[in-house]
Amino acid sequence: MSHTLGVRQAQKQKTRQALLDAALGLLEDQSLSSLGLREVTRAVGVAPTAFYRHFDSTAELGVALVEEALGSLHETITTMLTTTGSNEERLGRTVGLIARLVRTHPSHVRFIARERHGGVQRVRDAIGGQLARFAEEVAEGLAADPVSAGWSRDDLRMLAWHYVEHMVMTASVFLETPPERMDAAIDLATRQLRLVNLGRAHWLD
Amino acid sequence: MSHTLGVRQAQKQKTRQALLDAALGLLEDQSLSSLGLREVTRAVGVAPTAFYRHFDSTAELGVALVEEALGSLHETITTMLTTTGSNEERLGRTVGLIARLVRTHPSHVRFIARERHGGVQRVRDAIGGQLARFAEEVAEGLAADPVSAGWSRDDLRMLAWHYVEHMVMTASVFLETPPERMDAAIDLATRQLRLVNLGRAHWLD
DNA sequence: TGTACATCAGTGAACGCGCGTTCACTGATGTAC
DNA sequence: TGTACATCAGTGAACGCGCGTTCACTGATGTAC
Repeated sequence: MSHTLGVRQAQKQKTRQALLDAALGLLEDQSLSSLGLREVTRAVGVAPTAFYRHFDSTAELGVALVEEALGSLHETITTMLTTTGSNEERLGRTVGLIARLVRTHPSHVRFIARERHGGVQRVRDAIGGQLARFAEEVAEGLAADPVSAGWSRDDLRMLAWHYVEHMVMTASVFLETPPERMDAAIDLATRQLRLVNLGRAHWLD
Repeated sequence: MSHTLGVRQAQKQKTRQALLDAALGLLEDQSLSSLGLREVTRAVGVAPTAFYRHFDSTAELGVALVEEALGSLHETITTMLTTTGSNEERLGRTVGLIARLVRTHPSHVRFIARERHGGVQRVRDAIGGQLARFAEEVAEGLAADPVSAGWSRDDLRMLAWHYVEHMVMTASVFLETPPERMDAAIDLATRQLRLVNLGRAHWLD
């Protein structure tokens, strides 16, 4: 197996991932701009100086976390786009997928919601850029839908962006919703999406 | 004028306000959870220990900032609710009012967007609670509108909440929009609002 | 109005602590022959 | 396969620094008579 990583490389990757995981955990209760390098290494159990073998600063670690966190969001969006069925069915599944994302990757969702407008510019920019790319993908998906016949590219982008924004917003609401109120929250999000879909259906009237 | 503040009280208020103002300024580039007490007092030009005469901690100062920042948001919402005219007119004025809020109180808008999902729980809760109250007010305003005849209280709350969320989201987008692209951003926000209003018009179909 | 005492917003020195960063190092892994 | 040398992920001591918090204080403002 000539293409497997050497022992050394593999160990380095493992430590790097441990640093990312520990940071993500610590970020449940604080913002990236107050996250300390020593906190992270302490949580992993390595010397503070080991941090520099992987990242220049906690800001750079944050940028790496963006890729990880938005990866799981991207997967969710891709799944949504390939969902078929009636409007009402797709709507329910979409909200269900958001709920699942929040259940399986709560810390990713929290990270995105928190750092999207957070105090570290490079991370804000990285998140904003990725979300804009997602919106472009959604716009392409919408363009392929017969419902969008007659829509201008600009209006499709407007709609796509609204969907992406609403998705992030809904995910962050779900995150703060206690389990017993989750049904009500899902119902609310579903109705909000239905409202937008109604507007979409009558856009060209 | 027996009801004016004594010189001592007046001076204390002035220092307190200076601390709040300085903190708001510093929060342009960082999050509340990394804001230091010494930073704030240094910016004002008082001794670090003077801070304790006004706040127990930067978190408590943050809560005070919530009241200030959401005060200007509340004013904007109140103005929106009293706006009259055709649907399309009100829509344009609403977006215009958001743009004005961002122009006149950018740091308030930034503070709300940043700390709404930020790392300090008490501040998150304070912002969330206030926004929920605003949504209730908007729901009452909507209920008074003839367009809402036949709507359930729950659906009105759903719509009101959507408006409030969209308003905060739009404000934070405007904040990051450079002046030369502001017209396009306003146009986009207007179309998004028009989309929702269309859905609203057909909700009971 | 004048005096004697109380209040209290802001001061400044001092503290212990954890921070980010530097540096020379160690020893396991990788490579050349 | 074995040997000799190179690489480099992680170490641990050391540093200077700014932090939050304590404490006794000062002196202008407030109050009682």
